[in-house]
Amino acid sequence: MSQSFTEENYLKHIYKLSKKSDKGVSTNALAERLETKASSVTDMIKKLAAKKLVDYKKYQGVTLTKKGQKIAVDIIRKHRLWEVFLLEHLGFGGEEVHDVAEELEHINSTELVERLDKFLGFPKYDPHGGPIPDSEGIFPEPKRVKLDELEVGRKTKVMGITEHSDAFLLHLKKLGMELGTDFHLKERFDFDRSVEIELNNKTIQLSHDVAKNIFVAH
Amino acid sequence: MSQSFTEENYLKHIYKLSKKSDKGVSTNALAERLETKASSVTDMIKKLAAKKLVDYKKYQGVTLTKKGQKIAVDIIRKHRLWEVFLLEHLGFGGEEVHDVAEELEHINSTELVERLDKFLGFPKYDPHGGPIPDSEGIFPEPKRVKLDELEVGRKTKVMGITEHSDAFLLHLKKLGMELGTDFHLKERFDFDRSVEIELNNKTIQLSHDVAKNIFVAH
DNA sequence: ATTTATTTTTAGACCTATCTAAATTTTGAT
DNA sequence: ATCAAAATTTAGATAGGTCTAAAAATAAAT
Repeated sequence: MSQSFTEENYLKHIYKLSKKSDKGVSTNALAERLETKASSVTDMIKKLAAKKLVDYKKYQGVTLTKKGQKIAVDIIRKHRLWEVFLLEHLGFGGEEVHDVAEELEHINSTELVERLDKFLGFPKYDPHGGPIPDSEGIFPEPKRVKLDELEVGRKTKVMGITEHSDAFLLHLKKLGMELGTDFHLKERFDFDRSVEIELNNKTIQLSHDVAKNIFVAH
Repeated sequence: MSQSFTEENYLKHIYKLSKKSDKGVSTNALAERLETKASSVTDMIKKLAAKKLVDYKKYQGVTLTKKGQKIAVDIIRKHRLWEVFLLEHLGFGGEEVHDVAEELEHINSTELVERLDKFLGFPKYDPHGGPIPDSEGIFPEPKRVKLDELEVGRKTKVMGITEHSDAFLLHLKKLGMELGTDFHLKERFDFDRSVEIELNNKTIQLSHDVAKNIFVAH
């Protein structure tokens, strides 16, 4: 089955928005992203649901199915590969690139993408640091960032620590933040740079002293 | 004003078909080329006429306006530049290229096209020998071919001769085939390789001895 | 020159993606 | 627990591009 340009755009943006939160993506959020009306979004979501590309229950928001996710990731792959090409080979400057890549990402030819990937030397990250998934949809090992630098709203994962004292390790264990634990950065408070995160459905606060010693996936 | 993918395709094929003959392009010919139905073609032609991209009188076929021609030529430019890229840089083989270039040619970004052109070294011909117009829509000096090798059906022009005897020059003058004369290769007869051409609304025959001594635009 | 065949156009219908306006459900506040 | 506000969905309409079937015009054949 083949998708239209429009359907692909919906899938891509559902994917990106779903990274920002645990719940399904809301109709309004999607409408804003796509610069369209909520009613149009509802219509399209029903079509995507009929094609088994998203799961959808009325008033509950959407999430991607495996199939939908594969398509979304593939578009991100294409987008980022083209960005590498535009910036590194055609000499485009930072901003101008996005709109063009936005069009190129919808060209459908696996042959083209594989050859482009090879031509570019199988890059793992685009020039903005975004990871480029391979043709199977597998992302490269993510870049690591300290938790006190991560953007608010990201879903992430504990990748490592820079402080190895028993006290710190014990503290993390108590919080349930083992290596590999998934969580969600909800908020950062400017006055003391402490952060609020959600893991295992619990909301907890971490001081800056803790946050700055934790590596997370970017 | 901006054109849809579909409109651009119509313009491109009208342009190509109009090279083959002097008359306007027929509805049926266009329908066959575009793999659609004659009724659809009529509908679309009306829309293009309303946008002043084609001239159209019922039952008389279409021709491009200046505006329509510019768009068509621009698409051909993009198509051929992408073909150079695909064949020379991505290592595509002859046939596979066409469908992909067919999609890429509709990406609209003058910035992209100009940068691609530069990246490729401002090629004048694509790998199949097709001339690549510049950003103004001007084609390079065409490659020259002997008239006895030109494909039947082409509109062309006298570019030069390889025989300079008085007798030959006089003969050409009598036929009205001065340097620069436009004409149309209607047919080639296999048994003696003579050709039939049309110039100034007259149909005339040329022997192979004459045809093989005339250079024409390819 | 009249009839037949071919080409082209019209009329009416359909599908996709969108919109506005109205109805419904959920959320939040008191 | 109730009511107002916000979010979401439905219903009905529109525009682009296509189709089939039927009508009209042109071209070909006798």
